[in-house]
Amino acid sequence: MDERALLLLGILMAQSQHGYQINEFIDKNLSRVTDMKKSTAYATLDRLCEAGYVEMHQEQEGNRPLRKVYAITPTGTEHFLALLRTNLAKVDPLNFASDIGMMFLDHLPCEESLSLLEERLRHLESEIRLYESAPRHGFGLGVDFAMEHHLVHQKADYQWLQSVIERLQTRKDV
Amino acid sequence: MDERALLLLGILMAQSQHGYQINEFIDKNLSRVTDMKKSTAYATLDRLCEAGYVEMHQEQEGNRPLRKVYAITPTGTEHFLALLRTNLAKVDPLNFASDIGMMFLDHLPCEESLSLLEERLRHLESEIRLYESAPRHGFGLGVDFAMEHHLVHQKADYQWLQSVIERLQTRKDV
DNA sequence: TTCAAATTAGTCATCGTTGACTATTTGCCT
DNA sequence: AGGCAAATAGTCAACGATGACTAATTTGAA
Repeated sequence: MDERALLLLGILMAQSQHGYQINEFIDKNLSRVTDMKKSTAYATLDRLCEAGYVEMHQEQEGNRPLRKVYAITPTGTEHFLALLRTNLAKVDPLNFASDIGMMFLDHLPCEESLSLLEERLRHLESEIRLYESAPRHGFGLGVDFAMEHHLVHQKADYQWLQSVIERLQTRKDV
Repeated sequence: MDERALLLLGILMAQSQHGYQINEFIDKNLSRVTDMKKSTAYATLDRLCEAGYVEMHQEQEGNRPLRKVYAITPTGTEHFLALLRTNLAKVDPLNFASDIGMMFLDHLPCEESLSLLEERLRHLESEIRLYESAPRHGFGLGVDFAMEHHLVHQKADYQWLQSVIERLQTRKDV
């Protein structure tokens, strides 16, 4: 949750923007870094306003609908830096939904488990290829680091899954 | 959310249990596999009851407080298997909170970023050691797979972070 | 025996997240 | 000129997750 705030404050550090603009930016450039949805962004911006970290005013351009323009305040800047420091020094908690399935492997016939895991392996492979072929548009060093990070984990996952499948196969043959 | 249900149904596949027992099991044996909290388990069990996947009845032993005993139904067993199949074939979505910090690295003086990342590296190292020295109690193959999985990712993360730090250091020297 | 701490068992208000929805404007094709 | 799709801008009800809380019972030590 703190990282949502960090992201929004960080975006506003570059320049004041209205909600739609912020969400568009996230959608088009950061969809591989965060899964935050539009409504979450608006809600989080509201909270940041209440906390005094962000200021909002309405604007109207031509006869387009009203826009809410958000700007970071001095207190907000301080808070941003505090969140950033914490974030950089913190190890992210790793939790894999798929581990829960692994625990119950033996409730399925061995061949079925294997074919399901092989399906997963194929999906993972195509995701990796997708990431590798993604344009290095380089919206700053950071996004590239994030991509790299993602890929490293995906590849580690791939190798691990492969070894699991191998071990299950030999166990089946025995 | 589906994995919460999968976990609870899977536990009930072994035997009917009361809420406290379930939560104790998760706490003592699966805290490294899931971060589900007590209240979430109770709430999820309620939902599983409403859906007809689980049946609940109250029991009283001696003059201890009432207990809610949960048992999986035939429909529940089917649902469990369906969730399991989906879970095994699915790639887990990877999202690192720390990537958001990486994007804003340049808002801090380079030395500070570096020392924060180094702190993270140390934390990660000690977490890895903790995992490596954890007892292989082996509550089934599954938990061991999950541990292994975790470790693989932690180590990949460690190496990546190390290389990031190195690159930032050379960049600083230039 | 008595008092504090731990264990047992679960509830609830609150908060964060999101899918689905509303409503207007602009661009484009025919 | 008419009409449909896409872009623009945001709202809201509903749901999932959880920290904090209640309350009784058992255990252990002084």
